[in-house]
Amino acid sequence: MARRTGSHAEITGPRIRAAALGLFARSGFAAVSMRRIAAEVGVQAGALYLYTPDKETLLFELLRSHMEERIAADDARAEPADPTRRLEDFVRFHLSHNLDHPDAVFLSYMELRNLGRSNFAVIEALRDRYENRLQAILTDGRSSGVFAAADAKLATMAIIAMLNGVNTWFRQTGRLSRQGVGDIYWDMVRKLVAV
Amino acid sequence: MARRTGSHAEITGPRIRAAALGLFARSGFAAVSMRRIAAEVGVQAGALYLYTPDKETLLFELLRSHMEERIAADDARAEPADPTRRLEDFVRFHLSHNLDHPDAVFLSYMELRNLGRSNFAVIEALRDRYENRLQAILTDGRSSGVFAAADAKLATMAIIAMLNGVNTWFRQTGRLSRQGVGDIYWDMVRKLVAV
DNA sequence: GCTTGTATTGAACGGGCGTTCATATATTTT
DNA sequence: AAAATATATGAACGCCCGTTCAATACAAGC
Repeated sequence: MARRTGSHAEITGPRIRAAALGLFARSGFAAVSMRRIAAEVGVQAGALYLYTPDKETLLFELLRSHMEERIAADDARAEPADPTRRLEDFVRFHLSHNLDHPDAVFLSYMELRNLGRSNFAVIEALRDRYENRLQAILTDGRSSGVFAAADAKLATMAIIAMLNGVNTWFRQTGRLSRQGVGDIYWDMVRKLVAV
Repeated sequence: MARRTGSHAEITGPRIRAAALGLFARSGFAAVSMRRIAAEVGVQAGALYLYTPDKETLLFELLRSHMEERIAADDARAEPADPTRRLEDFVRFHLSHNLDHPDAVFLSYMELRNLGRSNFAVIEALRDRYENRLQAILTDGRSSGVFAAADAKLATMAIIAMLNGVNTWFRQTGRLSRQGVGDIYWDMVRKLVAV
């Protein structure tokens, strides 16, 4: 056997990335073999190398595309002028995007150490670019006296960390809806930055 | 060669655990081999099995002892009656303990998935026991009207996540001292639960 | 100083790893 | 229909894995 009927790069490529994303998130990058990913796709291990030069790049591309899609989605939002409303929108967007991409979010925080120096720097820069948007909201709001003067950098870190924590416990079937979680977290964030 | 001069279980045992803790935190459980740990200690791989039945148990014991030490340290604190003061003490204790044990904290959140069902359950129970102490502080404070009625469970998760986030960026050499970080985070937590 | 028990070696086991490549089949282009 | 190209196989490469165990060197107790 060699090429199989119906085989297409546009189909196999995404399936490989989807399988890798799920397996990396479930078992960890180092614990997942290329053969395991290939098996999930229904292909031999060698075929993966038509789609990635190596295993690390496969992880890197998952993280990079996730961060770029997130930034693009954030760009696509209309930003209100009111600082409080701007912050609320960011909080709800971040929570919503996190819950829509739990595996990628998980990988973004757990598997960065498996990247080489330069790949790591790329992801870190994208993450900083994204998180700086929250920091800008906080510093702007402080300038106009709407938010309190707590250290903006630390407030950014604190808010991101507390929002990201939701992914560790939220279950669609639980007692709280997404909307309900968003409401409660927005209330906490609002108070955290209040004057 | 076999037994080496000066070799003692009381020395080798702790050195193995220390080496494993550092390596697991730096590279991840799955990426660290028993041979690598042994090399760090200056011993052959086989010798590790005098101290642990297997690799997973080595990780498990690191996590278990960390959580038990944390709970013991928390028990040793004198708890004030005033709810606000009680919360402040917890926040400062948690931050301080986290910064004293960065590797163990890191492992506790990153490598739980490498434990089997029953080992996982043990660690999870210890973590719940600890986190429930914060939740009790919040519910008690709410009963006495000192804290606002935000969902106590979610507030607990939010506070723990935001405090744990500090370990990802805090450096002893940075612009902020531990005390300074503690002050700022306590201020944010205080406001987050305020009426 | 001899015996007993402890701590360790070093080799071996079976198996899985990431990656490469000659080969082969399926599809697309001519 | 033939040629060119895209997509895959499957075997092989050298290497590292967790774990076991007989053999052995040291330490402690008598």
